[in-house]
Amino acid sequence: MTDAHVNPVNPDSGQDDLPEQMRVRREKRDRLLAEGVQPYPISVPRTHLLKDLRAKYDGQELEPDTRTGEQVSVAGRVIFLRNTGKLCFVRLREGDGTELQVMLSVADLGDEGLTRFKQLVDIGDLLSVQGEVITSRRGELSVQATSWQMAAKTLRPLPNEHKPLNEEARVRLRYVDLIVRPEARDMVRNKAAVLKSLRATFDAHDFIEVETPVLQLTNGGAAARPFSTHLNAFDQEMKLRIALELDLKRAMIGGVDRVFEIGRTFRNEGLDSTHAAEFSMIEAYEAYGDYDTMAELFAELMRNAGRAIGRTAITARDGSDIDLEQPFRHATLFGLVSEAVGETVDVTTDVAALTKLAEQHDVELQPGWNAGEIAVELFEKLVEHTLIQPTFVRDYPESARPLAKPHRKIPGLVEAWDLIVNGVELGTAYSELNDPVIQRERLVAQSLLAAAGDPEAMELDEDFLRAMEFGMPPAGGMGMGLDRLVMLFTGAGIRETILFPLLRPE
RNA sequence: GGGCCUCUAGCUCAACUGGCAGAGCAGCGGACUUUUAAUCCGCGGGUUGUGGGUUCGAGUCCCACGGGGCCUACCA
Repeated sequence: MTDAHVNPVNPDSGQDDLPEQMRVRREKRDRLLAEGVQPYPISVPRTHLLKDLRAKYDGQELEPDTRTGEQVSVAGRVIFLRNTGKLCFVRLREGDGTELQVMLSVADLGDEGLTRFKQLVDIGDLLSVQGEVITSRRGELSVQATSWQMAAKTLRPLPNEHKPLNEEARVRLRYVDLIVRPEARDMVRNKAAVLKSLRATFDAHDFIEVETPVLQLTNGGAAARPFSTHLNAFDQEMKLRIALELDLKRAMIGGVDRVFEIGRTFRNEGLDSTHAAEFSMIEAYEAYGDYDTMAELFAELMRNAGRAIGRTAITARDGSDIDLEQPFRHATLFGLVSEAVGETVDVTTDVAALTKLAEQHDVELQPGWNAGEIAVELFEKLVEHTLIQPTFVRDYPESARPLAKPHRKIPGLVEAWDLIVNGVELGTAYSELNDPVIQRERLVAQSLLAAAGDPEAMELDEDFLRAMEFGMPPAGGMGMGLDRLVMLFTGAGIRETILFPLLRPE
């Protein structure tokens, strides 16, 4: 092992081909090793977060040139360097964006020490610095360094701090985006705060969080194209789940009366600014609840999440204000469609009349649609985008929502709502169908579609039907897209709300 | 699926009807003990997404392919 092992100081890594800036940084790494100094030490001194020092001193409004006498060790990424002759300035940044200045003087480090710092440290390096907390002559809170260590040498140059990365680079190099762009850092932390708030709200109402399988034998709970995979142990074709619904209902049948899951679902479909291949879905089921209790819960989940990140007042895409603290509007699907077309439409309006209205309003229909499907299409094309303020759109025709329960008063309708905010569907809920005989009829119909080649149709899940036959309590159920909720709060596109969205290989 | 735009130095962008591929930041060398995208002097850095074609000559024009974006269509 003595002759053959690679010399760590000068490994043959094809350095001649590297861009100059990467070659230079590798050489600095090599020089540290040659000095017997670890460029990637196991640990470095760190007594305070930058945030700790800012919290302690920012409020004190120290005079310029103050010496606090406090000795600290701090660490962070070098995001700014000013190497003057005898006094160097460095700005360190830690993960949440907190920054603190470090000053390195020839008076403390000596000529050689300061020269060595200038020769070895680049923008982007992770650095540990020891020294006294002071303020500079300009009054800026700083650490006056007496010593420093490389915490981790960075081999690639950081992008220009003052020009935003182009959109593709932001997504492909998200880690760099997080270093240089405050909005990217905030998005990660806001999304986490929203998740924490959602869980707290569920918890406050005694909902129990469960985890259910991502790998499924059958495709159910929604109409969407699944991803397929293979389980070697059983030599079994498997699907990635497209919804959480069926397993959560199984849990409720077993007595997990208030149950929710926040989890990834996968849809093998088109990708655009509002659709991702994998996305986080939130579903909740409440035994002995219905679509009205779900509406209350949903509004509370949103309001609390908005409060958690200080975004209960949102500027809508049309410039108007959305105030989540106000009560959400409830309206019926047919009422809204009637308003839009200027004449009364209800569940008894026949296909001919609806088709005529569609023609009058330039809404294209597909042949064979029934009255319910046409009414929903009229709603989606004429009304949905106009609903800026949060609106529960209630009471769908039965054919449009086959897994919801018949309306308690109006024949032909089912108890289901979609919540529309800022012209976009944010979530949906039902009074859940729990008659196993009707459930079987509906699922058999779906499975016949699947057998006939409809790639989005659900397959027959015999285990689910068996579970239903053991009796599912009357229940309300809801679903919400986490990413769309975060998009609403932040105004960002789906690519910004997902930390590492799927991209084509480079 | 249809249409439009885009790809040039590590990053962000220039380069007229085809005529020596440039700037700012970053980097390297030098000056500077209070900078805040410092300033000053000097220097290096390019397979212009890939492949073909037209031309005396292509970053620029044409064709194909690839990446990205926007609009549109479709989508529980």
